[in-house]
Amino acid sequence: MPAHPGLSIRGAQEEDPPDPQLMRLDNMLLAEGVAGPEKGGGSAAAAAAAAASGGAADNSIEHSDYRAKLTQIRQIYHTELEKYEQACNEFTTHVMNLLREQSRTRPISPKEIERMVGIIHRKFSSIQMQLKQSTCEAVMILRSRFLDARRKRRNFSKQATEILNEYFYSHLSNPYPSEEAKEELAKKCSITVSQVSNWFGNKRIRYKKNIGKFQEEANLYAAKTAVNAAHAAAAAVQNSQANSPTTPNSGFQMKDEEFQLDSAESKNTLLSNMFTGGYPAPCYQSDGRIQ
DNA sequence: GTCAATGATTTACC
DNA sequence: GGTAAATCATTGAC
Repeated sequence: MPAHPGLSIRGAQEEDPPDPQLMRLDNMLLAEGVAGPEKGGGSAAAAAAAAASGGAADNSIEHSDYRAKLTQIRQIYHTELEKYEQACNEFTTHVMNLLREQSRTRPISPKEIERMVGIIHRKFSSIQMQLKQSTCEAVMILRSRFLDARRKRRNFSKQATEILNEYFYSHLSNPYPSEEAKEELAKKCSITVSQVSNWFGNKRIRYKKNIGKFQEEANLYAAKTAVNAAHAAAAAVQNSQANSPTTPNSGFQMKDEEFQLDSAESKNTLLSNMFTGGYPAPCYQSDGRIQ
């Protein structure tokens, strides 16, 4: 920019009071890693997305997808911002040149120049604000897509479901795993503890609602557990270790309440299984409590 | 495309 | 804070 006494655009730029809305937008863009220095494509936001989705390791593809899209937004934002700044400077220079031309034919006060530059900058600021606003919106949409866990729900692996079902049906009298048991199950199933809690919450309520429907499944897992128990017993006999007698489960109880086996058929089958060996024996914890 | 199954979330309760 | 119950949203079989 050519030096010209009294014709500087700096003054007007610095006198503008900070717009609170613009500051909010700037802060958000900074926090999301769109504005400011490159932070690995908004790794903070990606980490937030990971935390919100349960932290499972199975969504690394989604994360890289998220980062890629955020980088895209960042690139577009910076390109557009540069374009606006360049256009603003060019236009200001152009106006300054015109004023300089005019100053040959009429006196132009510094105040008038300042006013003109101010008008130009305000106009470009409002355009910049629109750009920042739409960038924020794009980031919000992107985040909502990746943060909404329901959108990227994945069914658990067959093995994980088997492990959970085995535990559920072998603890049918009290299907409330302790915190330690939940952690153990989570580890075995490669899911989070809260996912284990969710699974048991869903299972308990769905089992209770329709015991008949789950009868086949219950029998299947009961048989499975019985086979496992038989193998364990055989191993124990081999080791000449006497087993203490077990007591059959008294029935499914919801928390603090006797669980109603409202289907007589279900109850009969379950009871029949319990006493014919098809139904699993209660599982004792290390402290002797029935789980 | 439909529909049942299923994982996640929300709300209310204790 | 943990759970029951209702509900939402996606998946997967058909």
